[in-house]
Amino acid sequence: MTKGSYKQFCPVAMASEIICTRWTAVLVRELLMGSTRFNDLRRGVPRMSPALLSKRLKDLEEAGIVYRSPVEDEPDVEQYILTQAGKDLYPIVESLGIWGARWVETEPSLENLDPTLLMWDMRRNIIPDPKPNKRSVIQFMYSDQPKATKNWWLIVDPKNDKIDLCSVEPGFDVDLYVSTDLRTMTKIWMGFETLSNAFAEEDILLTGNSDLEEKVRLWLSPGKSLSPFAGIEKLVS
Amino acid sequence: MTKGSYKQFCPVAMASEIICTRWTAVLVRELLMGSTRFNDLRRGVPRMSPALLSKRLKDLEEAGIVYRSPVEDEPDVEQYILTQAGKDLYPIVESLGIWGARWVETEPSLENLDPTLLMWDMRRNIIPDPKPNKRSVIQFMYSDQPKATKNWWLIVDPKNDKIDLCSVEPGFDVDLYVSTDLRTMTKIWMGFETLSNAFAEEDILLTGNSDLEEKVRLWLSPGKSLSPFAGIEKLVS
DNA sequence: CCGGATCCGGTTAGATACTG
DNA sequence: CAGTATCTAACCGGATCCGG
Repeated sequence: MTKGSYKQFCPVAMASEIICTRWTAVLVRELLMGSTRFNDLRRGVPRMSPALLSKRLKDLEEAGIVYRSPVEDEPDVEQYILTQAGKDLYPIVESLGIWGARWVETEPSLENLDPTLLMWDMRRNIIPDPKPNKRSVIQFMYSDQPKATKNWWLIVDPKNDKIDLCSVEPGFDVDLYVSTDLRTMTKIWMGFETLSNAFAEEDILLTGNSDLEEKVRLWLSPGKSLSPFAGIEKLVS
Repeated sequence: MTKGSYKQFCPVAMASEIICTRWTAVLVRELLMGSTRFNDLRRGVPRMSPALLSKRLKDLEEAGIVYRSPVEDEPDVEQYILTQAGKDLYPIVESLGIWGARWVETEPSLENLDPTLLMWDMRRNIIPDPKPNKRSVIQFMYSDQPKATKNWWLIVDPKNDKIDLCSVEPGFDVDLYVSTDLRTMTKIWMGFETLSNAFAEEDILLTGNSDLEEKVRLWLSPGKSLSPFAGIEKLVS
């Protein structure tokens, strides 16, 4: 552990040695967001190699940030659960996110969009309030994406707080279709553009049940259930 | 910039790409603490190679976190000044420090003490309140250190807010001598031990002007001007 | 002294493939 | 599903050197 260390007796240095290694902060973000299993985490950090993910999880375990726990009913499968020390990393990840939202130029980064990351982020963070009056299926169609990642289905059940996400047809009738491109949807989700504005510019189209449409427009309006980092004032271009 | 990037459109990932590289957070800490010149920064991160320091400063400049500015009266010497984006990194460094103080085991790290870092941290953070009634010199003597780093002098002037630090005899009479070892002084400074307790255990000895001694004991008492991270409750051994 | 640049060897990370 | 294995490229630490 002393190997490669900063050898500084300072709390900032001690924390940095653990958190400020490549990919670690982003991995901790995934854990804080609720992912627990290896392949769930892998989906959240798709450009991280499984070998490095495995190593980082071991490092985090050694640092007392996660522990392994067997999954019920599934032998040979383990989960990575945050300890209290791990949960206490929240302010670090939060302040990183606030600073990034405020000070990093977004244009270059808008080249690196990923429909999977976007949809999972939406699944985790959308609060369907007002609730639909019945279980509803919303299909997202990204006109600029290849077939494999073009279509996504969110299933919102008023009896269930959790939203479900499918990347293949769920088999239920679709109540609302959202047609747009990935860039537009990402910008709406990040709060760079309002849904109303994108709608007015015809960058997004909603068709289907008009009662549900009205509710979805409310869910995705500023100050409601957009990305946790939407609404932070940008101070660079 | 896209090279080696996480390629994730997420504020946490965007900030991590800049901040969470080796040494960067610790370097930013130094800048936030007020160091501006290359060799001042080098002193604050003594184990960082000058080549890497130079590279990191360039990276920070490119990221809009610092800018270079010529030093008045000293041609060919430049300073690194934090921009507003750089000053806004404070919450990140602060949350790293709080987490580190709370969750990183200190025992292994107490092997990596450094009198230079300690004295400069004290110089920057001690608030001499109550003030001495005249310019006073306090000599620290670390019994366990080699000659080169055994003796340090703090010069406190009631007419001047800034404390001066010397590693060679300043030429003025010494008003107060502090005899201890580096580990004891570090623990007091970090809030792991109180000065009173160390005094009772005879791990530290103060000799000289008793009025000044009384004031110094107040400066170094919990809740006063110890390290910014003193007073955070440890939740691991 | 100040502010780096250069070279070299060791470590780390990415790409890809593979396995129980 | 949950990781290893392997190979290569990039990065980092340490020492040395250089121009003002």
